[in-house]
Amino acid sequence: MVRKKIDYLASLNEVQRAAVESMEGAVMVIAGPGSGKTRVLTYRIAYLIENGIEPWRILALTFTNKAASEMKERIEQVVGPGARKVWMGTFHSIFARILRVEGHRLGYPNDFTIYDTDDSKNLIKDIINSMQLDPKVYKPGVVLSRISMAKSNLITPKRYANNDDLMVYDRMNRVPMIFQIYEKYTERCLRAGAMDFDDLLLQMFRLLYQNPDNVREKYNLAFSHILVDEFQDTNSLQYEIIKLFLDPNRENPNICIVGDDAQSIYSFRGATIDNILNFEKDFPQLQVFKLEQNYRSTKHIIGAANKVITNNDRQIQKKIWTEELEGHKIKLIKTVTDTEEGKRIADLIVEYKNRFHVKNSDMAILYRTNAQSRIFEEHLRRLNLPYKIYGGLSFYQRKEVKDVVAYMRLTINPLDDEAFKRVINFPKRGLGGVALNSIFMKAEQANISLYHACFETELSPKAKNAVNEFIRLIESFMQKNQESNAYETASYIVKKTGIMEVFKAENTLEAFGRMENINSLLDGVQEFVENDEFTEGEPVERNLSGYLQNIALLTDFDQKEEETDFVTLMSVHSAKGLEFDCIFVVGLEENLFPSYMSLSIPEQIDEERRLFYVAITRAKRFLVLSYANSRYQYGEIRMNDPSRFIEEIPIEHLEDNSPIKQKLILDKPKILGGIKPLDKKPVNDYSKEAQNFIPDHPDKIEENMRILHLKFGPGTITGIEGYKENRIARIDFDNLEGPEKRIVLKYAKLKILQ
DNA sequence: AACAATATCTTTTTT
DNA sequence: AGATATTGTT
Repeated sequence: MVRKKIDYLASLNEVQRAAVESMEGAVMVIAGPGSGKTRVLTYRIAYLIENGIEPWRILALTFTNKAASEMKERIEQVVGPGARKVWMGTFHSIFARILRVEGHRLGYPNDFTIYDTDDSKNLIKDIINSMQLDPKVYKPGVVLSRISMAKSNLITPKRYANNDDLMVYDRMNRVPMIFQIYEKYTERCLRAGAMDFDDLLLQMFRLLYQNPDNVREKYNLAFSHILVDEFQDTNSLQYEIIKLFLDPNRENPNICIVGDDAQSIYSFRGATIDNILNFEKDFPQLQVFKLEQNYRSTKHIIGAANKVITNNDRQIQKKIWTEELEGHKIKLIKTVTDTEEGKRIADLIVEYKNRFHVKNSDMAILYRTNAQSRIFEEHLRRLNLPYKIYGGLSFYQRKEVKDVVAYMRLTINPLDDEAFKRVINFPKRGLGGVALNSIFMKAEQANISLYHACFETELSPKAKNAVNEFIRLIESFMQKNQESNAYETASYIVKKTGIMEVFKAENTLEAFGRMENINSLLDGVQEFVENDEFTEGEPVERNLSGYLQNIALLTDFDQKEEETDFVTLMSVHSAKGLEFDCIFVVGLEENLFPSYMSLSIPEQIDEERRLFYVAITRAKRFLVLSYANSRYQYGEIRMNDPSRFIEEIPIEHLEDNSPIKQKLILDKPKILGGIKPLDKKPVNDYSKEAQNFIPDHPDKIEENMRILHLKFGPGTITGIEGYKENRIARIDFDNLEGPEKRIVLKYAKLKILQ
């Protein structure tokens, strides 16, 4: 076959090209933001394929589905449909796929369920209750994260109990029974035929490590080239798995990792920078390529980013540079309240649209916590700006969607206790605490699933009836599933459960929305059935089981969009790997960004700084940073200082009228004054100007104005409370120590400067 | 058992 | 503040 040689290699710079062409052996690509990392990765895979490597012998692991599908698409553009046969996907989805085939060797059914975080927490809650422990002491979330930590470090329940450090730690925290909860949790997951997110990694490891039926060899031979994206975000378990995938018979295996230590932002879930550092030791013949030229951002943005990141000690030396223009300086916005921040940003978005013709879709608001999205949402809606929020509650996490999915899960895997609990009494069929408790007890004591316990539990006739009906319902779903595709079964389920009728009866706007969600869930199932795009060469079937497998690891990113030109709102974490013309990084305050959780631990501050680095390097042309003096947190108003990260940006990269810049300039005389006390002016020195001092009308005073006070001198209005004649201004006077003053405007006599 | 009222907790980030 | 969990009432 003669394939036209697409000249993609010519579009690469020297280092990029070298990285692409180094086909064999261990390769590490250190790639700064915007340095064409994805290009290198995709072209490398394309290059491998063009040079005779079978696509299905390439394993490429990414962190998000989005990254995977994007890369697949781009490879396909170069090498054609063969690209679809590359094993490309997230760690979790690829491992889930393999475990569907091999999991039986570890005692899991092929149709195992994937427990999401809610399922896990609910199960833990159950166990805590059944052990008669106080759920206020044993918080499910905390327990889960301990278990997760243990799993990521290959610590089994038994080893947990024998590990002094862990046990002492738990005892000190007054939760000495975690090891036992962990043990029960593991048993219950296995009994339910379920894996949680960590299990997808852990069981994959066990499979390769314990190597039943020499299954490891099968995969060692299958994959000749392995590539890992965002390697800085892998945890040690993921690294161990990667190593087990490598053929031990190869002296210098074909493994290529791509990453940037400066963008490592997932240490909270066990990711460790050590993986990058250890990589050099584990693969002595390693070739290293550093991509340092940035093709994304202007000089001001890169300058700021470079300077900020120097505040972190531990990093691989590199210097990011760009040939782009100087560009616009970074805009810094200071507001008094979080509400005002929302308004200012929304206004700015309109301004950027008008002045610079930036499209909505080229703008993104990035925040530290998802909870911050609401205010921006409100103000964007007020200005009729289309927007889309990523993260937070995803579609598949909504109650009604989870309920329908629970019915599907139970149909596929009746052992799935968490699904059972969700729907046993929804819609209501008159089963309450008493009846359910006896079922739970029975299951516990006979060590069987809840579903099977239904057959063996003594119940009141009324309850028995309801339970039998429920069982018959599920059985009819199983029957239907035998003879129908996923969509037919799903609509059958929705119809027979009568969920829609429940919402219809509610007759509220909210219930209407829920019905809509269930309909779009069904649409999604239908799309899955009709769309075999992803199936080529893959063992994913278009039945209900395949569908569940497909959605278990999906996030909001993977939803289809109808509207195309919308402003993006998301957490900084989810923005990794993306770029926008115009980026707004909001909520830059101490205690928020950096998060208060990280303040006391230097390593975590460094991680917050890397997060900030990621945030600002998303911007191509415009970067806006904002902070508010006060905001609602935990239902009360909190005052926070501006984030330390703002001050780490060299002043020459900030717009001239930036609040920090003004403050620094005005601060100078104060510092000098400290050296030369004589220079200190008496506070009322401004009275000299009294003759030509004409105060402005109080109603004209607004927030952020620079004003002159007859007695106190120049200052900045940091806030206004009250209305009309009762308006009180908070004023930060330049020459006054201590907190800002509150002055009733009616009496104040202020002159607006400029 | 179902619903209403009250108490509690949350907020770091994600597969 | 808002969602969720728990308790109280019918």
